[in-house]
Amino acid sequence: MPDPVLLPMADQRPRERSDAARNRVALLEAATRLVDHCGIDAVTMEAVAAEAGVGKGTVFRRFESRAGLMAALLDHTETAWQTAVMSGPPPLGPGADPWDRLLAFGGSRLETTLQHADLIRNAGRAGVRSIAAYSFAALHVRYLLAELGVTGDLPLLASALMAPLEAPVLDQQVRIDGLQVDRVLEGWADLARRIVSPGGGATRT
Amino acid sequence: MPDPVLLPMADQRPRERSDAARNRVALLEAATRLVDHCGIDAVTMEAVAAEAGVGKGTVFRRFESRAGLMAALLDHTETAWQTAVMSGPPPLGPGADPWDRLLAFGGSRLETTLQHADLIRNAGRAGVRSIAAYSFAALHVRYLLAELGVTGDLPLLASALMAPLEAPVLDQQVRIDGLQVDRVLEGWADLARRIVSPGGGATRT
DNA sequence: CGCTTAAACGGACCGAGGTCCGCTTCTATT
DNA sequence: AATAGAAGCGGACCTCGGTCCGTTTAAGCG
Repeated sequence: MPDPVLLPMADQRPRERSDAARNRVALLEAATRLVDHCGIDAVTMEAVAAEAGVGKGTVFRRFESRAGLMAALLDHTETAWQTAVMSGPPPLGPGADPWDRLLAFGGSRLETTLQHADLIRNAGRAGVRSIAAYSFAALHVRYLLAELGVTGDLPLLASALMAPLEAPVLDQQVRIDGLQVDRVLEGWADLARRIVSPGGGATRT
Repeated sequence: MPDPVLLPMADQRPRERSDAARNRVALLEAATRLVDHCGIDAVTMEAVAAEAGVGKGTVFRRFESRAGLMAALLDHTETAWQTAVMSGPPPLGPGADPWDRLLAFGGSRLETTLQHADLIRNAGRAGVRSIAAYSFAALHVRYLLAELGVTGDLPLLASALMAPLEAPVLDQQVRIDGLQVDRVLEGWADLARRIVSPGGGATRT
């Protein structure tokens, strides 16, 4: 049984059918349109389906759930942000001092999180960003912390540094407590300084 | 126009009717029963109503929404916890060194958050604890930080210290990344040490 | 004790998320 | 080009959160 064409092994999912792909972009565009014109609450699965001119089942097939659709909408932004971090201009992108990159990270994350707060909130996982997005950002922060010579449990420190920038926390501070965004950012920078600062002389138990 | 009986001013809401009060406790008990026996997903509003032997509308009248019901269920725990902080035994309660109280705070909050994760997640506000609960805890942490001589934007530092203990973050770490609880707690203590530690010599911009 | 009234009650009803299954359409293969 | 089979499609259908309104009932008052 000769089978000369061996498994390409990548792309194991048999590739999306052309009509499916067409519908996917149509649906994303429709959803974006609805978000922009009528607000996020108008983005019902049926409305999106109708706007895209397909059946409701198709929306669920493509995106699994409403949360999945929201996550897909966020994906564009998230990807762009990752690109900016990996290969964009400093200080967010490579080339700047790690400390400046860290500050830039905080600022840009704060901004985009607030900007897409409702999308994030509706994207499930209790308002936290998707796993993939989270992982990338966490990795980046770990890298910067390492670069800055921080010692300790880096994954957890990175997480601690990112936690105050998560949507629910920011929501509480900005929308409920009414804090100014600038002040929140200052506070975050202070936190970063305390984490990075070599003052960790282990005086406490 | 004499009006000798002056406004008692407290209790301005005309006090709950007896049948209403009876139904409230019946509903809470029914909901607790359902949570314990069948898991949180079985706690539909209709199921709770049926279990308590009342109509569905009554559940909504008492608790506003499903999230409200969950919050009410959490309230018991939360109140007990607040009491423990305010007048329970050290180190969580008063009497111990502020630093020890802070560590105890972290531990107990970590524990209860994980324990009631699903309730919290279903209690709305994107998985963050209710405003009242949050405010109390934030106040407590601020107090402890002040006691420890921490300077800076205390409200924000307190928030930064509490953020890693919020349910969504812990969910990510423990349930998805598979981190051990002990390690998370260690990490949190390290964070606290860095915040409290006087090393904040303002070396960074 | 009966009356009044405001509150509470119940369950029919609605809308939206999510599932299912018979039908249609694409794609690969010969 | 014809065909087989998988993938996609659509919309009826289900469940559940949330609303509404006609009916019932508790509580204060004469």
